[in-house]
Amino acid sequence: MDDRKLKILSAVVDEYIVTGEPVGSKAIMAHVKASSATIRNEMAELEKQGFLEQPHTSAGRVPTYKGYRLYVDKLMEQDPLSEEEKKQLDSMLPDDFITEKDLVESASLALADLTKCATVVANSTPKFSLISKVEVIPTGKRMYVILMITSSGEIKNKVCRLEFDLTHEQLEFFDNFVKQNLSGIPLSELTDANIEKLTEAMGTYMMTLSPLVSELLKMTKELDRDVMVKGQKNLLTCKDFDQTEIITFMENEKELMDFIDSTFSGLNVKFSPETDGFVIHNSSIITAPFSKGGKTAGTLGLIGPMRIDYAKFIPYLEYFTSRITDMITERDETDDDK
Amino acid sequence: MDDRKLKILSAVVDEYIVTGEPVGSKAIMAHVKASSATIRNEMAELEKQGFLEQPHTSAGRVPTYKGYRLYVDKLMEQDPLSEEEKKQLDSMLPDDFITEKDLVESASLALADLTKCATVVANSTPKFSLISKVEVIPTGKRMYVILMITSSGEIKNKVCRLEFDLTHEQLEFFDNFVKQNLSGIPLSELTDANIEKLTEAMGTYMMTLSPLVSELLKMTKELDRDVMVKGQKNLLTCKDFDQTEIITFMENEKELMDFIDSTFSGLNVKFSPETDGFVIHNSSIITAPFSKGGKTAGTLGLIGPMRIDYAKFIPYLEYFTSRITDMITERDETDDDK
DNA sequence: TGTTAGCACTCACTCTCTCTGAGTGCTAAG
DNA sequence: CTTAGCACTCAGAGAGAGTGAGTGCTAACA
Repeated sequence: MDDRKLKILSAVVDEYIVTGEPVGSKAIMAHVKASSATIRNEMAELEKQGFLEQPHTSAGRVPTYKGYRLYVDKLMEQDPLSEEEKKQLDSMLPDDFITEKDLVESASLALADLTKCATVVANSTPKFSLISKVEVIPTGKRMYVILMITSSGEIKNKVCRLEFDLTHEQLEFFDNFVKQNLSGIPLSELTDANIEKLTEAMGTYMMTLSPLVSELLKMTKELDRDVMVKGQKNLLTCKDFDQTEIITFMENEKELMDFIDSTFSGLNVKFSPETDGFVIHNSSIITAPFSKGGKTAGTLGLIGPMRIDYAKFIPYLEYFTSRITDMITERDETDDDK
Repeated sequence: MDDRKLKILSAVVDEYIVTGEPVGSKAIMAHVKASSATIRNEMAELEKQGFLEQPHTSAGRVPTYKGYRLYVDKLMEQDPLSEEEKKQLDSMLPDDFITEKDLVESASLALADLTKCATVVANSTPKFSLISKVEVIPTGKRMYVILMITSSGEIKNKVCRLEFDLTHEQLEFFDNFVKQNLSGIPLSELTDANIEKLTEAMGTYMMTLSPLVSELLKMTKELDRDVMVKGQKNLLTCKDFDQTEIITFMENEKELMDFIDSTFSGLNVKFSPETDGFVIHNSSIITAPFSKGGKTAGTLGLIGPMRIDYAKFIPYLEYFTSRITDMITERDETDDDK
């Protein structure tokens, strides 16, 4: 694969990203020192090798996903962020944040806004988060709110309705029960089987209190994954996509979640033909993880057309994930200090 | 306004609702016993009076919003629900529900599904709901969760971060303070001014505890209104609408909320030219309130094209609101019994 | 006087055809 | 190996003709 060919491929991608129109040999002349005829010959070979394609015989060339693959992996030069850009990105994140979710949501929104793409943010499977607190608060006749807080700072409440009112004593028992058996337990251990054992251990209280435990189990399941897609509307106005595909895409977050689970731990760029076909045709999805105290805490992703400004947007994405990582880790440490 | 004219208008609307194409005089002959020429004459007059219009000279007629208005107010005969239909609708609502929001959300989803329109559901301004419980739960270094429950059953939690850790005594003071000064208070009384007075009354505790109170104030403000739109995707596939309008519509819930506030207490049908122009062109919005113990508790609405099957969908909407009313009122009573 | 049949007219839509130009591949000369 | 030149291709825009669903108007009819 000779050097000029790579340059030409790179130029085709760069040009196509900007114009969205098939790129002809003349347009390439601005990038590569050679005549249009030479470039045409090279492009014909690139096409044979599967990196380019022609929508029709008398049109210019468009990169195939294989072409993008090569471009992203080997050819592209990322635009390093200038100080002003960094400042701008920083200004889009909150100075202070309360829950990690808030921070990550702001980043997701900011990224969607900057790139005019959809963004996705997902927490890692909270296998490692622990239950740090469970409270049961009576709120009315036979109505109770269960509040669960995890070590990763997530809070979940659920209203539940029991068959009987609980006595003060029963509540206190449950409180102790939670403290002894659930606090500090990883969510992953709250399986149906384990829960059954636990309820059995409640002895005479089992009858009345087991509904609370099973609600708690439900809550941990709901907490299991959290995927949030922002800026879908940006996709709708993107002419590279088929409207109906976007709609079906928006409807199933499940597949998206599975996809995110399949990404590696670092920066990841996938094009729609490389996925199991769930994503929108002609789309690409870029993901990068953020972490907390050295452990992966979640993934931030960008979903847009294949024709996307990788050189610019990948640094944006990575800057955001690194800022998130810093901010949550930093806060964690100052908390531990005091 | 003679009887035959009304019949013709009605036929035009009925036909247009089904076909979506401008309706010609021949098509009307199936509904009204008269020759096409006669019908043409009548339609020409209806056009003069502003009930019909022609997209272009050689096309059939389309109802204007004035035509729809007359149709909906005077001409339309609602299709009464059959027992099977009622059963079908019932099956789309949960048998049992935990929060009112869950119930209302199911109804909203079901209605969106049935009508292939968007639906909206909003609670009434919770001026009358009272604070029934406030709990402050420590969750980590300087981190507290405030949990607020209102008389209407809404639960809200908020994480807040203080400058100092609170002592047990401070927490207890706050607990008592809430019980004495806030429990049973209507949310509407939690104004900035009142809050200031209250914090002053805390005396020496003011410094440390006032952040909690101000967070609480924020929470009540956030709780203020709750609007939920479902089935937006149905609008996107509706060819009567302009895509970009739908997107801007989806982006501002605020205007929708204001609109809902302006509806009367009963069934309400509005066409886009009759609103302040916020809604999508060619759309209509139908709202009906549901209540709890005799008081309006919220509004369920249907947003779709003006060309919508009013005769069928209005009964659906009203059936749902009446079921919601029954279900929440019923549960309220059984709660009070025990 | 209201209704209807008949007729000329209108005009969005569709289809076909042509024209244009950006792009190609190939060939032959440098 | 590179390049200039040339013939060729084909999507897309635009013009023109044909079609048909619809109209308004007029004159005859009950």
